[in-house]
Amino acid sequence: MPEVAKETIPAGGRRRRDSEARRQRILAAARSCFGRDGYAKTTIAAIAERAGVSNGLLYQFCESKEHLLQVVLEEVIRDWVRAMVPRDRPAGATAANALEAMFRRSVEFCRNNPLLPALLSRDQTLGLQRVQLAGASRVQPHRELVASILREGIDSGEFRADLDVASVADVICQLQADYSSRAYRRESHYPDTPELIDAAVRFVLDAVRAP
Amino acid sequence: MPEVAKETIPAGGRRRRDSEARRQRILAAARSCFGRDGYAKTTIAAIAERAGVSNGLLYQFCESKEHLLQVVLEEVIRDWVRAMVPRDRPAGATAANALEAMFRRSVEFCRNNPLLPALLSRDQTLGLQRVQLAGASRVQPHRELVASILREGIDSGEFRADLDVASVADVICQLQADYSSRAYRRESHYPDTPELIDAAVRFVLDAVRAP
Amino acid sequence: MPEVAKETIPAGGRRRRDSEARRQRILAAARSCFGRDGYAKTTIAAIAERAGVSNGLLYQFCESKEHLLQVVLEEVIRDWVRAMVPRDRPAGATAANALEAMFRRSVEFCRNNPLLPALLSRDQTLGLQRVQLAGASRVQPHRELVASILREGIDSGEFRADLDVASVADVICQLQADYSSRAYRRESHYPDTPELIDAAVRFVLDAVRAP
Amino acid sequence: MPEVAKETIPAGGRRRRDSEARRQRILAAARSCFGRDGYAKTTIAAIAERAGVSNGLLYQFCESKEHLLQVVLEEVIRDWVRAMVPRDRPAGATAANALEAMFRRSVEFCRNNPLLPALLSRDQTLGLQRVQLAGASRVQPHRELVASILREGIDSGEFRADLDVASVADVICQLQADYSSRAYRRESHYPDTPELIDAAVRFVLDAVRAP
DNA sequence: CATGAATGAGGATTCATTCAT
DNA sequence: AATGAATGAATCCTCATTCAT
Repeated sequence: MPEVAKETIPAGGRRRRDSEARRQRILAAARSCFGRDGYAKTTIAAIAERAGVSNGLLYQFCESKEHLLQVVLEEVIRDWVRAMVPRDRPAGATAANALEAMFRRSVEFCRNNPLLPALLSRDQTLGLQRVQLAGASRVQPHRELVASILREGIDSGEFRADLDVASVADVICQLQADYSSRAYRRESHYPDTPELIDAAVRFVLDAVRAP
Repeated sequence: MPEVAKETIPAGGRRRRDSEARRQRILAAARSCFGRDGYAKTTIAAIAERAGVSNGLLYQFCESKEHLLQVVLEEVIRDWVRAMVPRDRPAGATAANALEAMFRRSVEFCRNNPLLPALLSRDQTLGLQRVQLAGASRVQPHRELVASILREGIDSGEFRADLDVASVADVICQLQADYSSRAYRRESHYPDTPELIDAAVRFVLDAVRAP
Repeated sequence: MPEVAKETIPAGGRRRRDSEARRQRILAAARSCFGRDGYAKTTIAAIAERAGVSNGLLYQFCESKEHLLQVVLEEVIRDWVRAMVPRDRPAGATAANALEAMFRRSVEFCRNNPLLPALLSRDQTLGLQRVQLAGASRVQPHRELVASILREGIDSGEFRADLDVASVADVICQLQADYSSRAYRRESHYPDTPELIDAAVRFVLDAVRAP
Repeated sequence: MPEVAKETIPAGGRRRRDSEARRQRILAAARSCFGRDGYAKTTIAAIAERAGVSNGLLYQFCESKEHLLQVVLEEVIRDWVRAMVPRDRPAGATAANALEAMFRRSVEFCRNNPLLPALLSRDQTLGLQRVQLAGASRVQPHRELVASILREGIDSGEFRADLDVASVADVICQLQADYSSRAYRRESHYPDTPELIDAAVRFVLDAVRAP
């Protein structure tokens, strides 16, 4: 009884739930606005309106507009890395399969998370110190994910034995980020076609495949 | 009296020269400021001061801050593409040599032209329509430069015959842009070491080399 | 169960005690914050935090921030006037002794009650109507205290017979307030040295002493 | 001819005049608003409107609201000290006459310069560091003015020989400031009547006169 | 009574752009 | 052509106050 009571009436249970929901709405609104309009052109008021809350409430979750971006970015990056992790590695999958799958998952994720590309290209114009730190902690895990697949492929003889694993992982991560970004940018001279993604994947595999 | 004469007699010749010199100083100042501080944090006043002219004069050469960025970017991109063109192709150079030389020249150029990386990553946060157009016209030439080298290598048997030239050129251009950008960004988790540049070059060559 | 009992049975006795204690904590916190940071720079939240209660609770005791200041000031002034009253007038004390003792007690009180000086100087910048009223009721008693000592001195022949008692009391009260305030302000050009206090006391006595 | 020309047409002569006039209007508006409403309740917009200029223009003359107050205060204090200086000391005037004249001039000045009282009482609530510095440099001159009159009176035998000149000057300056302030404050319990001013003057003279 | 999340009306400050000189 | 003073819209952030729980 006390348990049920606790969950229904008591001590701000409803309030806290509302509060958390609002927080999520704010973060989602920020994610959406920053992603669509960029940092500079996004106003606090726009985020608040989209979230259906008052301007002031944003400052309950972050101490400044810049800090809000940081919070949102950390969330996005966390999701991105999660999305790339192979949850259901098929039995007979090769290292090449794994690499390709990861590449495609990343592209897919960015297609739905416009904000990430801005981070991936570490926009000079942001000039936000805090943001760079936000990304730092997640880039390395991504690289290590790739590196482990590379080592696996080298061990199995699939990939060239003379690969400088660390450096090659860096190159591959970079390309993943690049083509993942394109999914969002809609620019004619940086196209995002299935063919191009296929070509990039093939390029990577050609580069690492044992001769 | 001689002062007055100087201003009255030379009938525009001197004035025009002054004017052009000022224009150059303005563009150089803008390039420097945008490159150092990013678009949003650069003020018209800062550019004017660095150029040693008044605020108002900037509007003689461009109709807005955004337009000024566009002008500057076009200039930078033009210089960049020029810098990559092999002016003195050695006699016995292979296509691989040409590809590598171009890659390294690009990196070198960006090391001295901070503004370009911001463009290469086509900063989402800029959100400036005109800027994207500015880049468009130059990215293609770059890609074609790479494509022609690829074709050359395919013809000579150096590179794999089954390359999708257009797509592969795209991938290579992208990597060039990436590692060129790093030369400017000074972030620990996106390092810019000679080893990494070497690895990227090798990666590219491995991917295109005929088996 | 005892917990519940405590809250249910004592029929308000406990609750009232708690309530009064909280009220005191709030007033003390307000006194401290207003005194330290001034009215404008003190936030309701700061007072609430210092008092260990919620923001909203402050509005149980006052209808606005301004009103809270008023309440606090009335308290301080009441304490001040009390502090100046000669509780234990020594037997053979002269009127001059009484005047001096009062002056020094006032200085001493202000040394420990930072808020009062702000009121004494009736801060223009406060511009709070209600606050001025708060002071009014207490300034007069102070003046009458001084006036009664003056009359006593005149009667005993200690002080000049031609004193305009009301006006002179005003001057003396003013000086008391001034030098009392200095005890709190720590500004080099309005020093608060024992010598200066002594000089002020002597000045007053010289002015009123019968020739 | 060139002189006349310079003053009529050339090189921003008109502009500079306009500019200076505006600056004066801004300072006057600030003086008036700060004096009437206090620092906290005065808005930049109110000052700008009263001066008949745009908000932004205020920032051409000062870097912040606080700085504007500082500028204004320095001006007021300078004027105040000037106003107290006996410009036309009559031939047969005694030191007592000089002291009284100064006292009355100060009161008169403050009657027309509402801002000064706020400074004289060094409002705690302002909490503006810069402002205190502004006052410091002027208080001392005031005190020395009084001190020199005291010395003169002592030398001539008008004033008591045992005066601690520095301390007594401090007390007198304080009283001058007090009653000068009242001229502006319109509070019933701190009245500003001619009788009170007279009484204060008499009080001071009684305190310093040789027995 | 008590809470503290939510509100929203300001207010200071910035800066691209204009225009009289 | 050149100046730079002036503009004023736009934006971030604060905080007294309210009210559902």
